Amino acid sequence: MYIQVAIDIPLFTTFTYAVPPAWQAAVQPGQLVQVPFRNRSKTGLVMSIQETHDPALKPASIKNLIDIVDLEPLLSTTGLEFLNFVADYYFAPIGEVVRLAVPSAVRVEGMKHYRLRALPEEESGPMQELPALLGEAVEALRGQGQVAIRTIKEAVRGLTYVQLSELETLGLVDVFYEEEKAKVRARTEKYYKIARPLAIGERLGATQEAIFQLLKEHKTVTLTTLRASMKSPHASLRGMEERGLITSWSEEVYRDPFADAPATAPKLFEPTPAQAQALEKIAEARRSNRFEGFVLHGVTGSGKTEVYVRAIRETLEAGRTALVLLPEIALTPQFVGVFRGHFGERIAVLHSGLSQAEKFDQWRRIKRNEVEIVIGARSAIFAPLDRLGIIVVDEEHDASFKQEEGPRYHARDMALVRGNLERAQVVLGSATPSLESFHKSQLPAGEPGRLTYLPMPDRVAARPLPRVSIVDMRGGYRAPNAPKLPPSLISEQLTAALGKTFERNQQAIIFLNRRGFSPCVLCESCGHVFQCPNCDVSLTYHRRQEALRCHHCDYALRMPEYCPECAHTGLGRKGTGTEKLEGYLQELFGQTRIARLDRDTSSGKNLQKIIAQFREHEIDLLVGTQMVTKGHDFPGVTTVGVVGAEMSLNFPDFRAAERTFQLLTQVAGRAGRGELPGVVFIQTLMPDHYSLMAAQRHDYAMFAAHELRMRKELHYPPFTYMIALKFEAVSEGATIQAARDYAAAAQRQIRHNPKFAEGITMLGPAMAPMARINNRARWQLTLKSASRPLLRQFVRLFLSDAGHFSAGNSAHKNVRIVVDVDPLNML
DNA sequence: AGCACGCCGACT
DNA sequence: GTCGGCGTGCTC
Repeated sequence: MYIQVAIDIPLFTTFTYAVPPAWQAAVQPGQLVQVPFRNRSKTGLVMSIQETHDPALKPASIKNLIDIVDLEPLLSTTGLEFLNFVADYYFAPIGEVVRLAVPSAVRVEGMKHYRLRALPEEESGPMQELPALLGEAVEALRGQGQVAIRTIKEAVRGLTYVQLSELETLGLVDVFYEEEKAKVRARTEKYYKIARPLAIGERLGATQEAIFQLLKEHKTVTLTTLRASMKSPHASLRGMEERGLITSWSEEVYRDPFADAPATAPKLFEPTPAQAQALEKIAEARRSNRFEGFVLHGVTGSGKTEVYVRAIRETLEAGRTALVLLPEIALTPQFVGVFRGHFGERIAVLHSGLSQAEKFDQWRRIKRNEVEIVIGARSAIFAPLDRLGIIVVDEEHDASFKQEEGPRYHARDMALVRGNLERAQVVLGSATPSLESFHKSQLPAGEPGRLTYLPMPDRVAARPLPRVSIVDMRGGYRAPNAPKLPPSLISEQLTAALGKTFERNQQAIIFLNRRGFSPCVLCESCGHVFQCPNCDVSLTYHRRQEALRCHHCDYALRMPEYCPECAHTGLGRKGTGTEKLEGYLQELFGQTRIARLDRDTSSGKNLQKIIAQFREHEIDLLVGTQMVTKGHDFPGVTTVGVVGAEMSLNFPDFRAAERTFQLLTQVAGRAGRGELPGVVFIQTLMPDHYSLMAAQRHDYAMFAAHELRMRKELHYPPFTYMIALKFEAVSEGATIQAARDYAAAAQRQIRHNPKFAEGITMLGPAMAPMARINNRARWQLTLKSASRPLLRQFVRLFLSDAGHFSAGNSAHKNVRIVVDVDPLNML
């Protein structure tokens, strides 16, 4: 019996292992197993079981399975099918995909050890005939216990591992794999309880008295609690335990990642007609136990969360589980708090903010079926939930669902795949659906890939959408009383509106999608621009740090006093970032409590702190980047300002208009969510752009129609499918050479096959818009087709043809090649 | 990836 | 003569 095992190395193949008879009854697909690999053991996932092995494989090279890590399979057949699909779809090594599904803390590795076997006298014969070096190795083992083979090799100079393995073949040694200490362990907690009542006249010390009272009150108390409520309870506890008055035991406890996500009292409203209709459509699919994908298109404040909660409740009542995916940034305690309020403790959360240990615990709770709902970011799509009945992807348009390293999967797209495999309902929710999802929701009934469109065009409680004004900044504006400050930061209209807002003791948000003080510093004498030495961008001046920083790598420089080119001391700081804007607004509104929210101010727990303060109205005005636009519900906000709304339009990316529209709609949606109506000012140098005008009118349909028409004309997604090949190397020459060679190979293949000539378009090779990041030159080759199967067939053929493509290494040395299926970030 | 092995130059 | 640079190839 043989098993195919996926191992955490960047190779596209699985590895074959023999199953010793003792394991044959127990081994199952989906189990985590320990297998020998080179001179160590590794944890792998059993992908399949066969009676025979690939005849191309030499029987002697097949090793035995060492151990089954957990008899309970981690994944069902469906789960394995899902991983295989992801690996295949994204041209990713199966081991790398498996890694996404198995937290590192669960994987154990160990180095190989030998111990000399005790041999009867008469069998010591072969030892005499050993090659000299092996003889030395045996001598090194004599009289020892287990010895790491590395130690033996170090002791016997010139001996190779391959020679050393001869000892195994000869049966002279026993083999062990010393398990390395797991980095993360389950935490146990000591519990105490009363074993017998106090005997008459039995005396207790002071501390003992306190302990006894606590135990009486709470029945069981943990050591941690006791330690927190008194100085050193140890001696007292031991004394009481020895007298048989109390007993203790240890239990595994989970580290609590919910400390800052208190449950909020559940509020369930009567569903609006639109909500009820959406829920009914979802319920229909659930009742007939079939997969269906939905686009829940609800304007900001239309009560999408309400729909999620109700749909999930109905799913749980039907005995199935739920998965909720959120953009990383939106994993705020509030959202989790709402769910805790509704569903209690049977929730697990998974996101990058958790410590390794917390992640490990959450994962184990899921695997042990102790939770019914998993809330998480992108990678939670791989959560080992059984009986999955519904997947919710909130803010489905958000780019953070796409992983930009390793297997470049899109969690929203894979949610549809997993939902399909599990016969689950998949709800993609957004106020601004991605054009891909929207397009799928408008396909004719019966078309493959069609999603069901669930519109919710109105805010709950008949709250109006905010009134949005576009402010043309092209003439330049100067705010009243703005001392020695550049013009055109905040318009008169917005200044006036903010003034009124603060007078009425209401709150405001100003959004500027650029952090730091000024994005560009240049010499006013010779024009020298300070650039990052590693990346193709200018350095941003950060005033508080008095430094120039690169926003792509970690490069930072103390703010220079003079120009390195001409020694002139006049260095100009051009442009405006949130840091400068914050200062400007503080001068404008002296009494106002202003906070800034961007990557510079939100490290650690600060993000949650600032958000909490703003919610509690300890802050009047929040200035920030994209972070302020995401999902937060601030009922006190009535005014929202956008500064530089055209900035994101200037990106050389066909999705620039879509991103801008989404961003503006999201940020505008922060206004007027409470009882008071909201107003929004969009300041821009491009007031006539359709994405701004559509955002102003809250007119998604107009934007989508316009944008889809353009995408169709220009043959862009969602009307075509794209796969990008990205080339990266320190040397620009090597990068170009690799890109050209691959392009030539692709071109040959296109010419060779009329089917490809007909259906495949190649763009490039071209220098990436950001030509250098982290001191690596970047070129790319984009392949396009209206047929996804044809495109995939082409790329598969071409990659095997181009040869030597193994996980990130192109045929060109030192040039990294990345295959990006459905690329989101074209920069 | 991670590591062994091998083929080259520069040194105690 | 050996040490060690990295270029190449393999891992069940």
